[in-house]
Amino acid sequence: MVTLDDVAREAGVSRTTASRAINGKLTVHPERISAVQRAAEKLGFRPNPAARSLARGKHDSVALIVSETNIEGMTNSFFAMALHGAIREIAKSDQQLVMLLRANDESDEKFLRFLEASHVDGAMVILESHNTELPRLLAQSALPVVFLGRPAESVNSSLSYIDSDNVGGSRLAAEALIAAGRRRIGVITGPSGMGVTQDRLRGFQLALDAHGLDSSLIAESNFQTAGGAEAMQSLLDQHPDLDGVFVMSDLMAAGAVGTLKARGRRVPEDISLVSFDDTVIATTLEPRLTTVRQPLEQLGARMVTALAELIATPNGAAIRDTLPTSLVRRDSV
Amino acid sequence: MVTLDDVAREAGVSRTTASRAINGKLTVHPERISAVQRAAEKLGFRPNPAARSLARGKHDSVALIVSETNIEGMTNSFFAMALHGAIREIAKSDQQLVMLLRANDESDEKFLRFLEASHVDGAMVILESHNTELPRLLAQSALPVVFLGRPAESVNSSLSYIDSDNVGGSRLAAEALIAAGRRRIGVITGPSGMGVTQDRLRGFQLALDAHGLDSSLIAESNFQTAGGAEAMQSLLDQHPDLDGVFVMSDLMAAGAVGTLKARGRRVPEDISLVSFDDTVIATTLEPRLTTVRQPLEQLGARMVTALAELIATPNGAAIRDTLPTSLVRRDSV
DNA sequence: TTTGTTCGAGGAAGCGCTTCCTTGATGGGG
DNA sequence: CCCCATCAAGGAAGCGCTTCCTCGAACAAA
Repeated sequence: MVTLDDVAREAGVSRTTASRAINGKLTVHPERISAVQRAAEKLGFRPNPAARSLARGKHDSVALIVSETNIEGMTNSFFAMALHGAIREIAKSDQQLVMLLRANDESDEKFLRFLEASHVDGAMVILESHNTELPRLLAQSALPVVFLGRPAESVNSSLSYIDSDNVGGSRLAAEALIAAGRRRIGVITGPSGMGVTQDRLRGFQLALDAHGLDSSLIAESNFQTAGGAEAMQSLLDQHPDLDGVFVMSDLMAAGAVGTLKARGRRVPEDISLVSFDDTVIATTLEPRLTTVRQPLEQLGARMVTALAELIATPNGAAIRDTLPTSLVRRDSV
Repeated sequence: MVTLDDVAREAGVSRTTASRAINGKLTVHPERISAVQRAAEKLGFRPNPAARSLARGKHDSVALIVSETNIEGMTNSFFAMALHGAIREIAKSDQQLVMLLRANDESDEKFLRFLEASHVDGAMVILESHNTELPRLLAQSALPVVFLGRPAESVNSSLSYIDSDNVGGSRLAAEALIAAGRRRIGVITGPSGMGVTQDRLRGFQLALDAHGLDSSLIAESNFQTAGGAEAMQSLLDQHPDLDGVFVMSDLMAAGAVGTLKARGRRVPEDISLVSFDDTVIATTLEPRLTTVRQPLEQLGARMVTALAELIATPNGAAIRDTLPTSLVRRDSV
């Protein structure tokens, strides 16, 4: 840990001056200011917020108070549900939950510095985007980190993660389709670079292969509604004889159902559909969706306890938990 | 601010012993332990986490890292959207966002103590439940606080809040119904104790009264889907000639539309409907809902800046901002 | 009785930073 | 030419807590 004294020494000034320079006080000679800034930059100095807050009598932190009812109401999103589980679990401990936002346009390195500056004991990461180096960078840092959802890079690194059983869930989905007598079954996936897409595709193919069915009717999409609509179109164009489809998110399923209706294909009479997530959409859509449910709150809670374990045992092994998924049967099969 | 030294003096022991007693170290005589605990209780001692973390070299805080994409995906919930705005705004400052959960079964007093122990400079509050004394208690405390959404108790206290223009939005909704030629217009409300219900009802009645229409066709509900379905039933039972309805949330509208369909009333041919919130439900439902949109992200962001102002000017006036709402026209009118 | 242990308690240092107070240097006015 | 105001910089105290180290007392063993 590099302290203000280190910076002062490096810059050849007193700690007082270094402090002033860093905090932009005006009673410092410009030359010294830049000397201190160079030194700070060179040494990678991050002010210790605890010391600062102790000295200043201020804390630079604001609480966001949330009622439980509030979060419970968000029964619709991956993030919200996991957040609920995590917050509940955190509330049991004497820790604080600090929220950090990684902006879309922020570089991984910059964010990593920001994270280090925030002086937390560990971090939990919920990332949806796959085009980021963050998992790899975090794995290299000394900070205990747990991911929610297996990062694609996890295979040969020592990352810890908590995930739901995407392989098993997709398998259930595919088997439900097969059990309904479907034989030409397609799949609408998320971005192929994401671990979740890979896992769900694997479960799907495992089931189809086991029954000797063609498992190559694949359309890649983006987990969003519009993307689902498009993917459904291309799937239909290429395989007009399609009689079943596994869609990797409710959101995409909403789009897919729209396309199906527009093409005059009835669900589930002409074609069966199973999706993933069990969000509100699954019950408001017509027909109501048969979909795979993830134990999101448990995932969030487990993420917290896993991180606590990681923090408690600095050189312990990585934690990799997979929690079971289940099929919720409704009207789309 | 009461420190460990105060406690030690009160208990008649050294600071060392007081510290040990409070942290449950074993080398302290049981009698002293209880003496210290009594003193701490009596004085209302809360360990300063900054000092503690400085001394211990640990921070007792974990980050929850969230990608922006992630939050953006939650375009469906009041809380999520406001959170997005708040986090973005916080990211611009050098503050940390600490999340605190008020559990449903937790007493207000207990939560307040918890909040004080967390040593933040201020708090933002998003509460959905109305049966709580928290707003009043917070108003009494010295901590700067901003509410998202006007608390019902706000009328004669000095609370600060940021809210969307519920009165104006409801007025827009009612006027859209009237403009569509509807004359027997009912309303499905949230719990009558909530400020948001009161405001929306007022806007609704303002518009109807201005046109000389009966504004007393009211069914109270709970903002949830099932409640909306029930309320729609009782409204229909009491006023069979209903030709328009304003529903105070998309979620309730989903239930109301279900009831309407079950009763053979077509939307919008037989009866027009306008709801509130503009969540995903509004676009996945059939028909797509005409609904009032709130500037949720701006609300969240403004909440952050307002709190910053409050913190900066300790004895300043309360901040009460109302941000404009707008009507999103779709197919249900 | 003397010596060695054990146990409970306190003194004091120190965590990393800010800031009051002091000091030395510089320059302008009388 | 001297004095005083001004400015830049450092010394040192202190924020509130933990914990190492020391010390005295009580007690058991020799």
